[in-house]
Amino acid sequence: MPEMPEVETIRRTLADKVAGRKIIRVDIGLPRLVKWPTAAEFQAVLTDRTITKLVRRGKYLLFYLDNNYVLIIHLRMTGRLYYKTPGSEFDKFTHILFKLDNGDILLYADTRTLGTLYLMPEEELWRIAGLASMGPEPLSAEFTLEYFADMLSKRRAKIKTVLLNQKLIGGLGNIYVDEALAIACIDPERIASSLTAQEANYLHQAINQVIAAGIAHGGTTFRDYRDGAGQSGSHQRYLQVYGRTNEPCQRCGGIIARKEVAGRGTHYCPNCQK
DNA sequence: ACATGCACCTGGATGC
DNA sequence: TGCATCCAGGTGCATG
Repeated sequence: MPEMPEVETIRRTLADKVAGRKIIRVDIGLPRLVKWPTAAEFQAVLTDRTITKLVRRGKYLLFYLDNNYVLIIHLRMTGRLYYKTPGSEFDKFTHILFKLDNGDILLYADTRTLGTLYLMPEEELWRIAGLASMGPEPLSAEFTLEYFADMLSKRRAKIKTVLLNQKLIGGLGNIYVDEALAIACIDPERIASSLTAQEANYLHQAINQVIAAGIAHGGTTFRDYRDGAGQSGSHQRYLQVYGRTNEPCQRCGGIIARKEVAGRGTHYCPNCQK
């Protein structure tokens, strides 16, 4: 479900509410969501811990605790985190409750139950391979044009596959990859190393542009995604190609097409994207 | 080392 | 209404 702009929006809507709050009780309805350690240990170590800060890395959320432990959550496709006051209605797919010392609740809900939760000391975060090996994020100081162009020149996979690889760039997902390729007018099936310097430059700018816009609009809501307060995002109104199959391209008036690339539904304008 | 395909899950939309 | 099929903001693992 959520890509970097959605996870960042969730972080922003939760950070001030959970920082400084003590977790007084953890209820786990679906233990298999807890990947490390056991659900019982997870519950025991978290109880009576205070959240000091909430950090995002790629699509991961990291809740730092006052005992040097970190609660790590990856929402995968349909995970949701909500801050709830007592008496408000709970999500039908709620699986884990974190009860806080002010009576409020941080709630984890997940329709497809593919999300993952971990708890470990900060110095053991390397155990989470996807987190430890993540590449630079769009909009970060490390995501330079030099890094991007050099990395592309070494890859013989399709450009879409490369952009989705979290080891190479952290935080992009299916929506923002399709959008960035549309803005840069690049065919998603182009071999990464075949991009010219100018195309790499356009694409680098397009990636930063769509991610910044996604964050500014509070994320993209197609079905499941909501922020920490339960609100939908609005970036779906600004999409050029994603979810617009058979609609006219805003650039050329041609028809937006859909096909499978890198095992994912891919939306593009066959006329504009070469 | 690197690329691809499938498994992991459930539910909503669509078509017959 | 019922049933089958397809599709879904992601990633990890087996395989070649």
